[in-house]
Order: sequence, then C-alpha cells, then structure tokens
Amino acid sequence: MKHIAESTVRRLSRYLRFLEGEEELGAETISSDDLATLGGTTSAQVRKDLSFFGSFGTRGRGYSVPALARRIREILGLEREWRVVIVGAGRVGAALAQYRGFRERRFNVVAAYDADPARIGTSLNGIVVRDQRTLDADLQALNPGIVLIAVPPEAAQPIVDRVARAGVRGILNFAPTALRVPDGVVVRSVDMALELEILAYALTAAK
Amino acid sequence: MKHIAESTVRRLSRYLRFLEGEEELGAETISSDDLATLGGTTSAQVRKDLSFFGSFGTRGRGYSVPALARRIREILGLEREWRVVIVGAGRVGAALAQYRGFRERRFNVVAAYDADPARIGTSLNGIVVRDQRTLDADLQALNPGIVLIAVPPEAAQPIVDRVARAGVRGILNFAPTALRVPDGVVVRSVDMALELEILAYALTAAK
DNA sequence: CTAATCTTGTGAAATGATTCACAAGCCCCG
DNA sequence: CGGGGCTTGTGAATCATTTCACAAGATTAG
Repeated sequence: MKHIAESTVRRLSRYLRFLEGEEELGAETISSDDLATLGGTTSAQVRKDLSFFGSFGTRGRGYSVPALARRIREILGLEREWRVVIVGAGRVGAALAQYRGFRERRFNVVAAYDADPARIGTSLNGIVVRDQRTLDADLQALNPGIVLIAVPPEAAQPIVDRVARAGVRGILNFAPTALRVPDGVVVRSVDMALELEILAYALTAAK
Repeated sequence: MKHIAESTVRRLSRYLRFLEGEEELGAETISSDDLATLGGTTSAQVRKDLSFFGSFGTRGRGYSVPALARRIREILGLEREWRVVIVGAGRVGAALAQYRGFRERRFNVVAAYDADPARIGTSLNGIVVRDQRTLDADLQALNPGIVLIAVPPEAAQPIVDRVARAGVRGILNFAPTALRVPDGVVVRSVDMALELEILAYALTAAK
C-alpha cells in the first residue's frame, strides 16, 4: 500500500474517538462535515483521509457510525489486543502502568521493570515490578508487541538495544533522548519538555 | 515575522539539546552536518531551519556552539523562567509536578490543584496540592505563563474555560480530548494513547 | 600570496499535504 | 417515478516543506 502520512493516521485516530462517542449516543450515520467539526478540520480533509483506505460512505447520507468505527479500528490495527511492557517504574512509568486510557484502547500492560531494588517487588495496580536483569529472558515469554521506555535518558539506549534484540518491533519512548534502532523497529518519542518548549515558542513569537 | 512551521520549531528544540551536550563536552564549533547527524536529519535542513531566524554561522567553520545555543534559547523563548501551574494531581499530574526535565529547562511548577479532598493538602515534592475551587482567584497572583491540564477528559474543558478566562495564554493538555479555546490562547495536546495507536498502525501496516 | 578545502546561506526544484470544486450517486418527498 | 437536495469521492490546484545545488565567504597549508 501507498505510504500514508502520519498526520492522516493521527486524524483517523481522532475520528475514531468521536465515532465511539457518537456510537454511545446512538447515532447511526455521520457526515464528513460533522466529523470535521468535531475534529477541528475540514470535511474535504476527512473524506481525503478516508479515501486512502477505500470508500465507506453513502452519497447523500454520510457514513454508518458503527461500520466506520469498525473499519478505522481495523485500519489502525486496534481490533487485536496489544501486549505492552513498561521499562522504568519511576513516576512516569508508574503513571503509564496505571493509565486508564491504555486499557480502554486494549493496550494491556503485562509487566513492568526497574533497576532500583527499592522498587522491585512493589505493585502498580496489580502489576508487580520485576528486576530489569530478567528483562531479556522474560521478553521471550511475554512477547509484547510494544515496549514503553520510561527510564532516565542515559539509560534509554541500552534498554532499547536489548529490547530490539529480543525481537520487539514497536517502542514508545518517554525519555528525552534520541534513539537508534535497527531497521524494522519503529520508535516514537513523547518528549514532554519539548512540547512545553514548542508552546513557549508559540507564546513568545506571537507578538 | 513570517510564520514558522511547527516541524522547524521542534527540530530547533532538538538541536538545542545536542548543542548543550556538545557544550558540556567543551566543543567550540559544530557544523550543520554534525548537528544533522545527531538529530537524524540533513545538513540542508539544519541550515534552512536556522536561516529563518538569521545567519549565525561562519562559512568554512560552522557554528559557535555556545553562541548558537544561546540564540536558539532566545528564539524559543527559553531565556526567561516560565511559571507553570498543574491542574489535576492524579498519577499523571503528580508525575508532571515532579518531572526533572521541566526544572532543567526552567519550567517551574509553582502550584498544583485537584478537586479530590483526599489529595488536597498532600505534597508533591514540596508543592502542596490546593483546592481546585480556589484556582480562579489564585491564578491572578500566581500569574503562570502556562497551565498543564491533567484531569479526566470530561473535566478538561471547564478547567480550560476557567484558566483562559483568568488570562492564561498557554495550555498543555494531557487529557485525551479536544479542547476549544478563545483566540489568542495556544493549546497543545499530548495524548499518550493516541501515540500508541499511531505506533500500532505503523506495526500493522508495515507488512 | 595563492590554491585547495570547508562549510554556510539561499534561490530553485522537487516532493508532500491540504484545499477546492464538481460530477456522480443516493435519499426523500410528492 | 421524477426532481430537488444532500453528501461522497476524487482529480486538479494551491500551499507548505524538504531537498538540491552552488556561489560566496572563510580557513588552512604551502
């Protein structure tokens, strides 16, 4: 398939949120214009985004809410459950381990790791923090689709190397550092300080 | 000034990280090519990014590390201190309140708020959680440049309305919901589940 | 001082993303 | 069953971003 822009995927994911909201309210159909209003974009953009994957609407009516929701879930790969392992059980790791938004989307945190003896053995919402030294061996059995990195920046790269070597292909990194990975492994980074800096720029420049 | 793309600002912020690293190592100059390698982009991109703001390099030599770092800090608005207020002292809010990366970049968390009586009065790393009902009055005195939203999604919009009414112009939202704000107020959202979904798509589509 | 070597800064070209605009299809009403 | 009113799907046009390519300035070696 043709390459799809990240901006498109990001919007699809947002459309899905709104569709699920509408679904609960019992809406049967929705127009590209309604979706656009909810998502802060334009109806042409909505239709273009969807058109990359086929045509699911009915002219004159709009889209079937449940059918479109199902189709977007399928496109995004959200019909399956995702097993997620968290490395780093500090405050950020702990918050992630217990984050409600993940469970709701069927991202299941199956284990958490830390290197600090004081944290090993403690429980995060039913998940017992394990010793990071057992990570490599455990990954075989746990077989997670995605690993979340929530360790200090200087510890991140070695963890990523180990995780990639164990065959994990998806990494979501919360450490504020650039990461190198082998081909075939996908990393995304969430850098909270960087987001604040972009905001600072917007506030500073808007004069 | 001409409008600058967000992608450019994001890269500037990353360049700054590398520059600070190089600065500590005692490097005096750096070429666009070195910066590109560190940041995973191209030298032409680096030079183009910088060129929007002036020309700081020396042909044949490269850029002075400390001078460029200073200039980027100035561009991004990081020379000043930013006062930050956090609303929502659950696990995410608590993690943010104590996040080391913010302090390092001179984003100072000056207060945290919550609506839950069980949390009010507890201390997060020296910051005592206050009652959300006093938020509006307190904002006058605190006068934060930025407010972080870390409340449940359904509570976010009312908080944003209150915060915007109090004159705050920058909001960083961690609640997984779209927010409306008046003109002149800048919102950015960090949606952790959405990042996981984009990752899920990348893993699903790459076949 | 000259020549060879670097590396910047920047128009121009190429590529990518969004918006426009409209034909085509579907629904509903009479 | 025909006409009016919606709304999709999609090429074409526009707008934005990245990459290319090279002249010009600076440094270094001889």
